[in-house]
Amino acid sequence: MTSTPIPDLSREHLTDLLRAHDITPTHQRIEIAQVLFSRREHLSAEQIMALVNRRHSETSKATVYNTLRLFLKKKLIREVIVDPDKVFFDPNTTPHHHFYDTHSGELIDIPAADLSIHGLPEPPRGMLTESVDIIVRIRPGAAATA
Amino acid sequence: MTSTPIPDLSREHLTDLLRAHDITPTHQRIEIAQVLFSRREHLSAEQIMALVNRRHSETSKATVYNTLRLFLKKKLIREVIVDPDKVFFDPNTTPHHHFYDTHSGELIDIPAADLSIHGLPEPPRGMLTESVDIIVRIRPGAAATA
DNA sequence: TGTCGGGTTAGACCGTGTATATTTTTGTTA
DNA sequence: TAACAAAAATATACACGGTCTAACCCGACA
Repeated sequence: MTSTPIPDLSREHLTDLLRAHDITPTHQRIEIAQVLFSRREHLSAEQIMALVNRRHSETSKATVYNTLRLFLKKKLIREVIVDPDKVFFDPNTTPHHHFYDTHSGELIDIPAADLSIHGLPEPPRGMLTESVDIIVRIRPGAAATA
Repeated sequence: MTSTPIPDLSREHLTDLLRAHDITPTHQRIEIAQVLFSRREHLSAEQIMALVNRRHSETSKATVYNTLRLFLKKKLIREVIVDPDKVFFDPNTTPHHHFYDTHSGELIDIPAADLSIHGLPEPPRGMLTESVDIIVRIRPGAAATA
């Protein structure tokens, strides 16, 4: 279970984490991993870039994108596509879904544990299911709470 | 022309359809509606533009985008966001979900009729649910059972 | 020390979509 | 039918997220 608010974010731990996923742990990759796993939020690439560069090193746009795609491929993070204008990256790889506030752009996790879908058809012949994502779009609206 | 069974795609019918949705039926809008509702597929904006201009009139990019957003606002069509690089427009506004073939980019409808979700939490206080979308990402893979 | 190769980099580039200012069409009134 | 105002369509320039390329850096290792 990795549900503790702040797991071990030491460089050693992150290095091990990257190695465990077959990722050569370079300085920049560790920085990016630190940003992703310390704030356990849904961050866009531009936010990640800003946070990484706020620290000390200068990390280029290309490296941020390369690294994020590498992390994706190695299943260290997930991609959440809810807005055509930007992709969110999600350090939570446990099965879950999302509320998406279309007004503020905020994403909120919905754990998949207590959730079930009935009647979903099989994928067409010869196809494998990669993922099942539920996106509940919400917006501020009439409700009793002020 | 397609030989598939087509609903009434006469200009008069489309004109009525637009009027019924409070949309002033201009020439370009009718052209775009015709493209959307004759091919009952999921089309991207660029595909729609190409198909509209293949006919006879020259319709600008801006008009295509304006019209699609107008149709969206008037609930004549739906938007399907599965790929950050392009948005698909779906002339099917009945409740349904999608298979998305990440390899070919093809979308396949999943009717919502026989489908149910259990355990979905309520949206946060003060929030209204706009939509609930299920996206099943699939890809060609090891031959399946059935 | 030299070289080899993965990683990083800046900057040019691409494609989807948007803003704006102007022209055209549409509907209305007479 | 003509004139007019309002709505819509247009071309063009622009913005932005993301990608590509070609050079560079730097550690590993002989």
